[in-house]
Amino acid sequence: MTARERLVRIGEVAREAGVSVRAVRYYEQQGLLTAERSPSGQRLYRQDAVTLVRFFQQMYAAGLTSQRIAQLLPCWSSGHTDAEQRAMLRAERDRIQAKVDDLQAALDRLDEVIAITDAHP
Amino acid sequence: MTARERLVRIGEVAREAGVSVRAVRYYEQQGLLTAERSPSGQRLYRQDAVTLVRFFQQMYAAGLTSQRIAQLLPCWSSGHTDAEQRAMLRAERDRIQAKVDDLQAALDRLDEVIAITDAHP
DNA sequence: CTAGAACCTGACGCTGACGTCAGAGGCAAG
DNA sequence: CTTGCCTCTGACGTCAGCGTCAGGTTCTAG
Repeated sequence: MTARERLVRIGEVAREAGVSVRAVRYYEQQGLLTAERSPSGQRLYRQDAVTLVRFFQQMYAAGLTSQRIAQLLPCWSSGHTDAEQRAMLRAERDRIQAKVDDLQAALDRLDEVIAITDAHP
Repeated sequence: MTARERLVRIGEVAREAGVSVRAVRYYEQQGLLTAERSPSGQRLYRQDAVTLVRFFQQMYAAGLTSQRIAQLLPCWSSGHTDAEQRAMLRAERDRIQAKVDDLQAALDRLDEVIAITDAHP
């Protein structure tokens, strides 16, 4: 027998995840998120949708595209990967690491300027 | 007497800075870069234009807009700032720092998945 | 002198994650 | 019943840093 989960509507998902309703619909359109439908056609999400949406936001912030996230979602949910997915995971990781280094360099640059300009009032 | 500097054309600036010619023109349009003009109208840059362009790229990579860079350029070149500029500098610094933290979190997340999927062949 | 590379000024196109508007239906409260 | 909020499906708008094409001039090598 299937466990009776509490289903929530799109507004609640959006609010709890801190994104817009439009964004949540967009994730569905990109194949990242699926929802049951009420008889009247309203989307009904399981609780973990909120967690998923937060995860998407984190990946977007890290520079991944919807397509990449969609391709890597199985790794996340099933814990299993093929060679191509492992390669993508590593590529994204390296890209993010490089970006962190770039940002750190820019940060150091700004801190330099801040230090200098703080010394000259 | 003004020192006779070696002036370079836009193609050389772009090549040495690793960006497109279009990008260099764009920077001028955004008020980031100025150039003398040859009698025939070609842009002539001083050597340090290359350094500047690289700096712009670094700031762009850090998420600053053209407008922000333009507003902060005086700080960089003259070493002098007003209160507003100092506030902007700090705001950008904090934003970048936050972004670094976000990226680091995403990185840890991916590394987790990589570790797990490497264990399950 | 001539071919080709490099340069010029517009001006439209692109990308990706949404914002926003229009028009219509759904749902609990008073 | 109706008021008001939530939701639906399209579909066009946005923004920023360029890419790209058109149509023309200019510089440079041979």
